[in-house]
Amino acid sequence: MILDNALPPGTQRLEAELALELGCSRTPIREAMLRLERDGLVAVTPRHGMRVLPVSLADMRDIYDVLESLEPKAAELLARRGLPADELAPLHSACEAMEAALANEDRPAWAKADEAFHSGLVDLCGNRRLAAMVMQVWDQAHRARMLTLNLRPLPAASTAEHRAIMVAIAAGDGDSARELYRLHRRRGGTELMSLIERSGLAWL
Amino acid sequence: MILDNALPPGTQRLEAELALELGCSRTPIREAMLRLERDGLVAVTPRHGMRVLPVSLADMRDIYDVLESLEPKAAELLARRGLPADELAPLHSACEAMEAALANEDRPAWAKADEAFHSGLVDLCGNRRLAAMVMQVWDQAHRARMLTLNLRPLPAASTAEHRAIMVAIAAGDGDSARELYRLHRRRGGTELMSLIERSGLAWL
DNA sequence: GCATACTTCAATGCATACGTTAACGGACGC
DNA sequence: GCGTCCGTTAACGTATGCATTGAAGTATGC
Repeated sequence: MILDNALPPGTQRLEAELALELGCSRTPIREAMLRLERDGLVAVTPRHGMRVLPVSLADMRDIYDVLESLEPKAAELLARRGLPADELAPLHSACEAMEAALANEDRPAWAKADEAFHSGLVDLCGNRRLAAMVMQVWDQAHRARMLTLNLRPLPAASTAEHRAIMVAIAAGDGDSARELYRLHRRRGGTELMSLIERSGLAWL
Repeated sequence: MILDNALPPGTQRLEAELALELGCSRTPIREAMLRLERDGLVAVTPRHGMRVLPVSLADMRDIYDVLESLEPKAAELLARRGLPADELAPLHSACEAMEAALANEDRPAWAKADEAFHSGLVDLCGNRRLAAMVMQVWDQAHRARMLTLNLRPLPAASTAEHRAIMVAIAAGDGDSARELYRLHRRRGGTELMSLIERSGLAWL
């Protein structure tokens, strides 16, 4: 519900309210709230329930700093694993889906393929902790990506960068994969950041 | 209890057992178990309770890959913040405590100061998410550090490296801080790894 | 009129209760 | 004797109950 913006940032909900809304008791609601708090999506303040956290521009900067640190490492690790081609199939198909979506100017499909590429990459890198951490901050930035999806120019550069990273990984070239990914992430980050600034969306 | 090895790796405990042991009901135990599971310290398997996860050599490699990605970034961010000297006091005193402990050959005190330095650094870097992630994997490696503390030579090199990082941060030199930290982390990681291998401690 | 102390009450954190489910042991068939 | 099916039971997931706590509103004194 939070990722789909059914509970927009700033929303406050008490345990009992959500229990009633979702037709269960307070116990599972409570467990979910504690988990969402640890995942950084909500703040739980006793007596006031949980509040869906807005994501500020500063938060986005923090998130992108984490992604810029972790994801290139994941690309490097994956390249060095030297997996057979068939195990890289998820990345291949994500690349192709991205290129098809770009040709059709279908932004939602592009975003979905982008997500598949990134989650596929960290899933395959062999480091579960790293993968979980990337997915955690990735989810936190989900709303921002969705909001800016239609504001940005068609992601032609980004699509090509994914393909280049894919090639480096398939070739087992860890250094290239890492550096290409770092550049990709940095360009995407600054682009998103300036887009947010220009559009006056200080809070997402 | 897990960090202090009061519940050694491999230990299995049911919710009800721990509730009895700790003198409370299942509810808070359950909440703690779910949190520890998310933190990667235990595995919860229905009908078998939680199991304290051992940390394998491969896990240590994963952990150090994460640390090597995140901590240098934290050092860079902190250096670029250009904090006044008094706000860097925790790092200064950690450095001094480390040097004193080294002179006294007091390994436990050294480990404590080392921990203070690293947690102080990520705390001050200004990126809460990054800090939380570092502390999470840091805790996972806690047992391994404690077990190897007395097996390694006196950490003279490490102590000097901390001081150098400290100087770079105080000077506001982000690039140096990042690279010095990366080298520090990499050297420490390979040292720990080979120590574990040599000592035959495949599981910690 | 404003600040302070008190009262009230709602939300929480934990304890307990209950129905469901799957793991273990025994019985039965082969 | 071995494999399979079934019953028992213990552990869990969720529901509910209860005491505690702190926030909001009210009354009182200055």
